[in-house]
Amino acid sequence: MERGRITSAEVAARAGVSQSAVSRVFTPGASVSQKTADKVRKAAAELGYRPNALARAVVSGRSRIIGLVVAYLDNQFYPDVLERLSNALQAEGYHVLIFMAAQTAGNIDTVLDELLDYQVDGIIAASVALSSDLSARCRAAGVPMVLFNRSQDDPDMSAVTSDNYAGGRKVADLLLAGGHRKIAHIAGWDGASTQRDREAGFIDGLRAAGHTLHAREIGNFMLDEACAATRRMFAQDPPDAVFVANDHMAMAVMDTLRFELGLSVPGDVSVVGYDDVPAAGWLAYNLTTIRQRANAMVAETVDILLAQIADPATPPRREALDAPLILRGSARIPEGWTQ
Amino acid sequence: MERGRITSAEVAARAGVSQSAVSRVFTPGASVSQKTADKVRKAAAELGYRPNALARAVVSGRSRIIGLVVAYLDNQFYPDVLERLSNALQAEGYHVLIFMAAQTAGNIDTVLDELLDYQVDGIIAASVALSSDLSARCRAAGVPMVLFNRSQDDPDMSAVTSDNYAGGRKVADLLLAGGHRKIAHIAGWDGASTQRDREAGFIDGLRAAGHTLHAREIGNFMLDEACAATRRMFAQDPPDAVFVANDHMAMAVMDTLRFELGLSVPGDVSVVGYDDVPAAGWLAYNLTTIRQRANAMVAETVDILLAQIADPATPPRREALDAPLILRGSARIPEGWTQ
DNA sequence: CTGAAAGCGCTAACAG
DNA sequence: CTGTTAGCGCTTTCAG
Repeated sequence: MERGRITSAEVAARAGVSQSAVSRVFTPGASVSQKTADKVRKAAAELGYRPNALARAVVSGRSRIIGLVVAYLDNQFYPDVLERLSNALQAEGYHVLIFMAAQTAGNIDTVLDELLDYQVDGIIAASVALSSDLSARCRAAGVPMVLFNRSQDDPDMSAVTSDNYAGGRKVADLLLAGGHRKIAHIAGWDGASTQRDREAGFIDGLRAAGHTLHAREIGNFMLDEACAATRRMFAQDPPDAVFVANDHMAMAVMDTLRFELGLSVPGDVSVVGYDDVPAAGWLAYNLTTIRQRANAMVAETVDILLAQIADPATPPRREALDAPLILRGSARIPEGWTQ
Repeated sequence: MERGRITSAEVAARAGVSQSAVSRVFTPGASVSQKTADKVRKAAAELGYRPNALARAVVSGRSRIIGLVVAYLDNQFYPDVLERLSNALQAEGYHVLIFMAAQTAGNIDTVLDELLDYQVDGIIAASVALSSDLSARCRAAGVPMVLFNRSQDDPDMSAVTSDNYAGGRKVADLLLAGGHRKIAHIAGWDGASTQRDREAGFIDGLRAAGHTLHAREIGNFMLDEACAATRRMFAQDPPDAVFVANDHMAMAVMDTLRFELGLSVPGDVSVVGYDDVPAAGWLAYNLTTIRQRANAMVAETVDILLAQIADPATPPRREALDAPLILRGSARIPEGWTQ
């Protein structure tokens, strides 16, 4: 039927109005008479016209594209977030241009350039560490950015996380109350703020009760490294409880404990994770964990970003959302605890 | 330092050449003298210039954006695919604009419109059913599209799947060889071509050996429905083996069987899935399954799409990639089987 | 409210 | 190879 693409000029011709009238009809806050609008909409519908988003972006300076940078998608927390983020942004008329950035430093530089090439209206960096140089570039380019699930010392950078410190502390309290005395930690990547904060809260919680960490190994948020860390940790003087820095690794740790080392969870050892990814609730794991409220975090992120897009003068915000303890079956439950 | 955005004209001025010379330097196959190129690159570097991808897209007609439509991200197969797809496309200089399209029919219409608004160079529809009307619209708009993990009768539509029929048949062969005689199926969504093909191969495999399906329930590819289906199925005359239409549901089925119904897998009942998602290999499930070779499927998809972008006359292709059986521990292994 | 006109930043003929 | 000249499709003053 119709060829490739209809332009606003063609619609204007058919409707018997000027091209700019057509533009106005499709521009949210413009003033057009009802009569003109009707004529234009009719012609547009007949022709199958839709405004060209790219041309509009070039001239208006706003693309309604949000760049999302994410490192990995194998940790279920991120697909979950991506889905919610994309939905929330779609609802606001924005769309998500996705960039995978492996942890390797050089790459993220490239990625940022490409993002800026597309004139994105804003950037969400999920769980990637940005050099302060990069954030400066974004600021210079006038593109607002918010860090998701990672924060930075730079007070000019907006960031949304859960209250990782408090979360870590809750885990310590639970384990201590459960009577554990050989409490260990399998860390993620030490470069991540989430790791540092969770661990700091955890250690402080132990210390407040006069205890110290029984053992510590690094899993780098990777499955195979978490398994290896578990083996090393249990080779001698095994702990009776372990706080794993995220659920993703915690599930691998449980598998190693149960099927390789022949230990019972929580009989021989309690395991606690962090995130509350969907799989944490699956009965095979039934993992006790700290919930990062993905929905709330996403809502907050979108809120900050859109506010900053609407008014670049909006001050940056750093939010650390409350993170509840989710009691399940992978850690001994202290007497009398209901929550 | 520099203000918002540098234009090619500013670079041209500083380099002492014409604006089009600058454009040519940044256009892959254009002819410029080494000398001009050097001057331009130098000026560009000093100014921090980068071509505006959107303006380029408007005038050249190619955005280097690929639209990806995906329904859900909670089935681990899709994040995995998305990550690989995004990486493969990035390597070719394309970027992915993502659209979540809940199964609801009306929505996908909107999504397609918005996709087209952004002048995407191509569309990948992962596991979403398109009405033939929609595919016609894409064709009319001259935007190539390939279906991922779903196929359609329309022979003009490119599609990449695994060989679902053969895969289903392999499952039947395995179960039969394992001595099972009460073999059941938990289906996904009957509207999905993958479901129909897998089940057809499975049923034909049973029939070829003179057997029939012991029971059938529908799980619609959703976790809670799969659990409910399992309960119904095992309420009376329970099967001794069940082929679940994908791994995502299969894991929920195993949990229900083991922790709710108190059955042993594979002692009391064998379970086989489809996809070989990462979690299928986790020891808690150790799920026997049919592997969809995500990497190969992605490579094929990208290949088809780019060929069609490069030359719109390229005929559509429909590929059903070989899908190997992955023997693990959730199904009884017949005597003497190595693969 | 509406049309005419001037761009947005860039690519693509076109002569030279 | 290079500069000049047209646009791409659209938004946005600017008169009226």
